[in-house]
Amino acid sequence: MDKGMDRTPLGREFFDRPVLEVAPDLLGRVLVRSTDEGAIELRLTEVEAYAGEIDPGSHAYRGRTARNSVMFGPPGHSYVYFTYGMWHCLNLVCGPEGKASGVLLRAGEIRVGAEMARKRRFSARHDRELAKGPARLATALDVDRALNGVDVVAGRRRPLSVLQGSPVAPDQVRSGPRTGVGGAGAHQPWRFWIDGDPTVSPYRAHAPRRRAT
DNA sequence: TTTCAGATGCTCT
DNA sequence: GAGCATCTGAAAA
Repeated sequence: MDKGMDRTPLGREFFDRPVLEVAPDLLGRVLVRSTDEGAIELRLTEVEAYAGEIDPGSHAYRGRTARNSVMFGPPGHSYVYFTYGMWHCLNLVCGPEGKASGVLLRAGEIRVGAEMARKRRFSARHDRELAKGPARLATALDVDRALNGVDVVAGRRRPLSVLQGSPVAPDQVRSGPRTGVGGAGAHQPWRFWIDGDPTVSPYRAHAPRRRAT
């Protein structure tokens, strides 16, 4: 355990800021997932910002739908969606209400509850692979759409919350653009990660997939 | 070690 | 009906 770790939960005001301020600030914070079996704590090492209005890669870019309606709501809530027919991804809604922006939690380091995470991620060979990638992170933390729209900053016994954690020095934070995004904001660095951290998911250039014959 | 293609079903056009 | 904010296991080098 980290002796210098601050266990104060983050408040609503933390999330009620522009997404590009919140995203890098989430690095080094500790996400707590509480279940009946116990708690899993995860130090965030990689995140990605999604700004609904100007980001062509965002689910909310084309307006409100049944799926993304949580992103249009107040900050400090979780947004969970199902993708590729198999996986869930966990986001935290931020920015002023109505802005439809959020931060995708891409990777992290399990600090507490690794045994529970290993049960769900039995194929992981090393602990650093337990939450290396957004779908793996959601799997390790037992996150599914039942957690969509959960308030992470208020209420007793909430299943998800975020602690202050241990801050990351600014020179440790790296950022870069997403691939395959054009239009407004194409040069905006949407991804943020902790430099050299072994739990950061590997960069993969976007490659067109060949059709099956 | 890196690269590749298949799996899978929800969501929007 | 096409595309998707991905992962995994197998195979090559």
